[in-house]
Formats: sequence, C-alpha cells, structure tokens
Amino acid sequence: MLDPISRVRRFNRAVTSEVGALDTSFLGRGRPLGAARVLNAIGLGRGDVAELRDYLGLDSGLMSRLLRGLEDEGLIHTLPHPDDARRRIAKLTRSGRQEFSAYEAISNSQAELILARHHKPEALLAAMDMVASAFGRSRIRIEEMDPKGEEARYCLGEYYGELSRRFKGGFEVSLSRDPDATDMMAPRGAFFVAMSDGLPLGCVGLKGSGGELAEIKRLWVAPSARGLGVGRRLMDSAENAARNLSVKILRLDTNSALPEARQLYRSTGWTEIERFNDDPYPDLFFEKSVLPDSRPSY
Amino acid sequence: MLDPISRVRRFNRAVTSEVGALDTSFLGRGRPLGAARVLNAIGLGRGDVAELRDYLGLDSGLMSRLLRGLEDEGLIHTLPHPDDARRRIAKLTRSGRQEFSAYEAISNSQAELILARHHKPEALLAAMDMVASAFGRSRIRIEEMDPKGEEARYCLGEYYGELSRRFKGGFEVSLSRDPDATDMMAPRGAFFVAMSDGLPLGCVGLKGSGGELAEIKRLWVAPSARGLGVGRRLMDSAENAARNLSVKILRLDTNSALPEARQLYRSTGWTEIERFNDDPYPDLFFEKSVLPDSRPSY
DNA sequence: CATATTATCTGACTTTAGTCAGATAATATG
DNA sequence: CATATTATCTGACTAAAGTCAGATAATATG
Repeated sequence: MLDPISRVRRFNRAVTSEVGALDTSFLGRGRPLGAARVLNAIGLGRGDVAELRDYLGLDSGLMSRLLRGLEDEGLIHTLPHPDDARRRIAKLTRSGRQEFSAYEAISNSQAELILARHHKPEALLAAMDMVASAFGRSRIRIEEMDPKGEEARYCLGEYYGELSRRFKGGFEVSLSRDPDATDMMAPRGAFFVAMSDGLPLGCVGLKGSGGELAEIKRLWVAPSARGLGVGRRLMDSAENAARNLSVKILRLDTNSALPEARQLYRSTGWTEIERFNDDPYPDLFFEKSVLPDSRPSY
Repeated sequence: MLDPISRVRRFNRAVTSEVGALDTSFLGRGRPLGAARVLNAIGLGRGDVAELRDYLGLDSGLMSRLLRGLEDEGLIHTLPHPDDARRRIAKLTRSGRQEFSAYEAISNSQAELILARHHKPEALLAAMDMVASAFGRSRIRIEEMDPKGEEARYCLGEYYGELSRRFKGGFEVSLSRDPDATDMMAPRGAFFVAMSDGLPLGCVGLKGSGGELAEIKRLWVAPSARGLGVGRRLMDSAENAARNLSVKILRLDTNSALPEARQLYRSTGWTEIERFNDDPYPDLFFEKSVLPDSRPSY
C-alpha cells in the first residue's frame, strides 16, 4: 500500500508530536528547555563539561552560561577535572538531585501514559525496542562481562527460550553440554554482551581450555536487534579474545533450525566439519583457524 | 531485564536525536524551522490559515508574520476564503512548490537513510507502523469506502493472507462464500476502512440483502494496530450503518482459530448461534439484534 | 622552555520564537 | 439592525537560543 519511505515518514510524524509533548511537559518546572536538558544530562552521569557540550551540541559560550545559571540556582556545583585542570566537572547538589528526580518523574509518567493507551503493551514495547536498537545502532557496544552476571543470565534465558521454541523437540539445558562459567572467563575464555543504552541485545561465549583449541558457545541476538550486524560484531570480539589467549583453532556447533547463524558462519570464514561431540542438539559443526592478523579473516 | 518504563524512555531517547537530525537538516535551506514548517503544512494541503494555526499550535500574530515572510519570498500567496471573507487560504506559488519539493526530498532521503542502515528493513517497518499507530491512535478514522477501491483491496489481501497462515488447512477465497461487492455498498450494505495517516489499518463489511437481516463480513485489523480498539470501532460503524439501513438482525461467522475476534464478539453483545450456512471455513456463528438506540449495546 | 593548543569563560551581539493588547473588517445573533 | 463574535493583522514587547571574537589559564609539543 504505502511505500517504505512513506511509512518511515508516517512514523516520524507520529513520533514528533509525542516528543514535543515531552518537551513541553518539561517546561512545567519554570526552567527553559536548554537548562533542563543540561541538568538532566548531568543527572544521568555526564559530568564532564566537554562531553556535555558534545552530547547536547551546544556552543561553549552557551554551555558556560547555562551551567552558571544552574549554579546560581544552587542545583549544581563545578570542580576542576582531576587529570586536567582546564576541564571542569559538573555535579548535582542535594537540591539538584531533587530537581533531577522531579524531571525523572515527569519522564516516567509520560512513558506510563504511552503504555496505558495500549491494551497489550508487550507488542508495542517489542516494536519500540526494535526501533530504538535500529536508531541507536552506533551506540551499541560489545562489552566483556561475567557469564554469571545479570546481563549474561538475561541473554542466556532468552537464548534457551528461543531454542525451545525453534527446535522441533524443544530444548532442555540440562541435556546439552552446558559450558562451565569459569571456562568462559579469563584466563581460559571470555563472555561478551552487546549493550544498547542499558538493554542487553546479544551475547557470545568463548569457551577455552587453556590449550590451542577453543569453542564458540551461546551466540544469541535479540529479535529486536537482528539485521544490525550485532552477531558479526560479537563473533569478532570473541575471535579477538581467542587471538589474545593464543588460541589457534576455533570450533562451534549449531542446528540447521537456525539458518541465520549458519549463514553468518558461512559468510565469515568458517568451514563445515564432521561432528566433534555427542551433544544431542547440534547437527552442524564448524571450524575456523585464528590468524595472528588483527583484521577480520573474511 | 529493563522494566517497561525504561524501555519506553530508551525509545524516546533514541528517537529524539533522530527527530532533531531531521529538524537540523531542514535548516539547510536557509529558512528558520517555523517558516519551513508552515511551508510544508501548506504543501501538504492545509491551506486554511485557521487550520494551520491549530495544527502547528502557533499564536495568530506569529502565524500572520510567518505567512507574510513566505509571501515576501514569493513562495505562497493568500486569498480570502470563498465562504467567509474573514478567513484566508494560503496556496503555494510555482516557486513555493519547488521549495516544498526540496523539503520533501530532504525528508525522503532522511527516511531512506534510516532504512539503509538495516539489513532486513521489513521488520523495522512493521515496528515503525506499530509505534505510529499507537502514537497516532486519536488520528485513526473510520471511513466508508468502496469495497473495490485500492484501500479495501489492500485490507482484503492482508485478511486472506492472514487466514491462510492461521487456518490449519490454509484458506482459498474461491471456496468461501465471497460476498458480492454490491452487497457491501449503499443502498444494500456498507464497507468501512480504518485509516491512519494514509495507511489502511483495518476493515469490515456489512453485507445487506435489502431486508431485515444482514451479515458482518471481512473484519480485519492490521497486526500493527491491534490493542487500540480499532476492531471495536469498525464494528460500531458497521452496526450504525445497519441501523440506518433498518436492519434488525445481524449475523456473522468466524473460526475458532481467531480467538481475538471471538473475544471481541462476546464482549460486545453478540450471542453464539447454530451454523446458518455451509461455508467450509467458519465453525462459530453469532447473532446480534440491532437496537434503535444510538449508543453501543454492550 | 618558548610556543601552540585546548577548555572554559565573558561580553556583545543577532535570530527565532513566542506573548499580548489593540485595530480592522467580516460574519453571526438576538 | 445594533451588538457580539470571529479571523486576521499590526506594533511593541520579552525570553530563549545561538554566534562570535577575544581573554585566561592549563596543558601539550617541538
């Protein structure tokens, strides 16, 4: 019906008025938008003035004046940067924290309102996650994390859930060769999570043995983040980690019910090999040699 | 992982910077945002000055000055409203149309850019449709349309596609009792489409016979618009149309593979009845009497 | 260590947006 | 038909945002 570009523009129109509504609700606290934005950015942890300026796209003169205004109101205080006395750090005072949480409350109730308008908000939230991931693509970071940490456990839970939906006979972790967490941590291996603005979007584990052979395990990307290259970036991180651990050969197993994964491995230099374990779930096995080169080997 | 409110706020953050980017790219044509917005609104067909002011939320003085500025640039000309000489109508001149299409080109390339960043844009577009429908809920209009028109054909195509996915044995229109289009048009019946900003989001047909009995057919709501009450509004429109045609009894058939529909009928005063036709697809049959009252009868 | 660069600040601006109190002319209403 | 209401316009404002050219002090660099 509508062509893709018109659909994107329809989305832009719908969203613009919503964003405007949030802006005007911020005006309710008797402070111009510019000052409110600076206060909120400081509250969210952006204390470094240069970083603030860059994030909000403001002129240095304007930034300086806005900070002075907030200081006069007693909401922030600034101090020199410990490593470089030219730079300044802005921090919220006690009443600044109060004011910041008032803005947080406005944002939260605005968000609640959006959800309350929907009968079944879960689908809307999934759609919002997808849009946010696509728009914030450049802000997706691959971070090495504890495979027992909160983010990792969330990703693994989603991963197992997806396998049990997609495998014909379901999936039961206890029947699979579940890797020991210590094998996926330094110094034997590593575990990576793709994070976007606090939301974990994917993971991968490098299960090492201390020797020259290691395995890639638990590669998962959230449905809302597929098509953004997150899987490839996770795999690159795992391969780099393997290189640093002097691993020479990487192996992995997967299932033909996951065609996207197979496609990814094929396009990034992996070779299909014979079965190398007796795990009941996988039916495809791949191998790749880790080159000393730092560029991706595909 | 993240609670719903944080997810909405993550979405807001992601989208705000994108919207801001579109705004600043509009500045590239050497005209302040306010004037650009007015020009675009006129280009999109909002010629009536009062309507413009309402749509853009501007003070009458400001509006007047912006129009004067565009007039001085030779982009628009204004003329009195034919029915009311106090009102004014703004129209684009030839060079105004050129300038408008330059803005259109900027919007289009911005939209293309968003899509180009995604490997498989179809899922992203579906997510954007869902968000746009939810945000623009109050702008969804139920319109009576020709069941053979473009919008109706689009909806029916989606409807048949969905049935063939959801029915175990598939769905073949030719095997079903496909209603004649003239039965779903005045004076025998009616056909309604839910429109949101140019995108059809759902449909329903009232198939009349000229007598006191009529049937509800082809109720469909786009997946991106479910949970917004569109189905209920479509059904209300069909019932009102039935009332105006002096229909006394409404019937419909459906299938238990469509639990949302069944739930809707149950909650809006329909009673389950015996099979009343030999169509191979339906396995549930409902009836409702049309009350002379104009309020919904549930 | 002289010089260049950098981060921030200050003062003196301009532009944009928005407000408010009338003025004017057309239309609606009793 | 007198009076009220309405849509637009004008003039005189204010507030907010943004720009630009130095000034100052700290740090980096040859």
